[in-house]
Amino acid sequence: MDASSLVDTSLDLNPSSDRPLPLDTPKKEPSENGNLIVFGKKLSMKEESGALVEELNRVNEENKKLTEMLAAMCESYNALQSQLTNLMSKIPEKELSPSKKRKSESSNNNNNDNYNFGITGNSESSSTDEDSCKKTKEEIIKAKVSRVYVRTEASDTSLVVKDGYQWRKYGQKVTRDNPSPRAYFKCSFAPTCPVKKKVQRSIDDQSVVIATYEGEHNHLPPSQMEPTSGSSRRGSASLNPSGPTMTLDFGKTKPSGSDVARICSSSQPKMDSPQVRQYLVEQMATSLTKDPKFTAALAAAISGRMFQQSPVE
DNA sequence: CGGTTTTGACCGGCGC
DNA sequence: GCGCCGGTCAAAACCG
Repeated sequence: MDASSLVDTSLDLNPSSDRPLPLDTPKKEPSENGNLIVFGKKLSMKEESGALVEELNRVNEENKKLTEMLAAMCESYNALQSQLTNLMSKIPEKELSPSKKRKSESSNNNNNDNYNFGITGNSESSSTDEDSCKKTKEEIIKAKVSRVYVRTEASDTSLVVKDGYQWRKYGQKVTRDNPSPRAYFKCSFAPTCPVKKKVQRSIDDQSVVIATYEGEHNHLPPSQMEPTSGSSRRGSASLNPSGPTMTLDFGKTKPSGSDVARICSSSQPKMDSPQVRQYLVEQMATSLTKDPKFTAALAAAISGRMFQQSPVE
């Protein structure tokens, strides 16, 4: 609920705290640094190549572990997804009537502590079955709503939430309950794609953008984040295998002081508390993800992996 | 020149 | 019925 969720949801790269993570081997770090430093000095070729081989082995090992992690992630993702579809099929389509627009919206943001990643899908199911029978079922199914909170630069006035899909803006409105304008987007990747998206700044935190997705894409994602040019706009990136969008927020490289305060004050202000450690890891991860080369390589690795492992189904 | 964004007009639902 | 409000349309402007 607190710092841990902030870290977990923002990026899966970091070693999660509850699993004994093979990757987390701090003892090896000094030796690595040592290698690098020694590397600068004059060394005999033998020593140098030995160090390199050792390094290579270590990296290989790490790679293997990362692969395992990824496999585990994929597995749990698949499990989760099947669970979700299971659940969805169980619930008769009385999820939420599309015409229930007035009120709600921003009034019940239920002050999430971490804005990084909040999906509020298929909110309350309150209407009676008779009501839902009136409406055409397809319409109701179409109205799958998921809400995504994305942190962006406060100065960034463009309501652009990069989620891998291609959107065409078709309108903008200033709504009553929020002075910042709301932008309306349609998925323009496929002409028949019914998905729409509304994007609006949060009323109580201008650095947070709320993106509301309606419907499901009836096409595949454009591509797995092509590695060309590394010019994916800063702000956010996402993995979107299918279905409702997940948005990861890499936007803030340096968490504002309040973030640190939140983390530190959550329970133990000690320097080596797990929260701080996680925070550090997060920082490292975010700085890594800032590097376009790294993200491109990671994307390539992940997509390759996913295609390798996908035959489950 | 084709696709996207902007922006005022328009439409339909809802409350009074 | 009327006015308010959110959502959408579409013409013009903009951009690569």
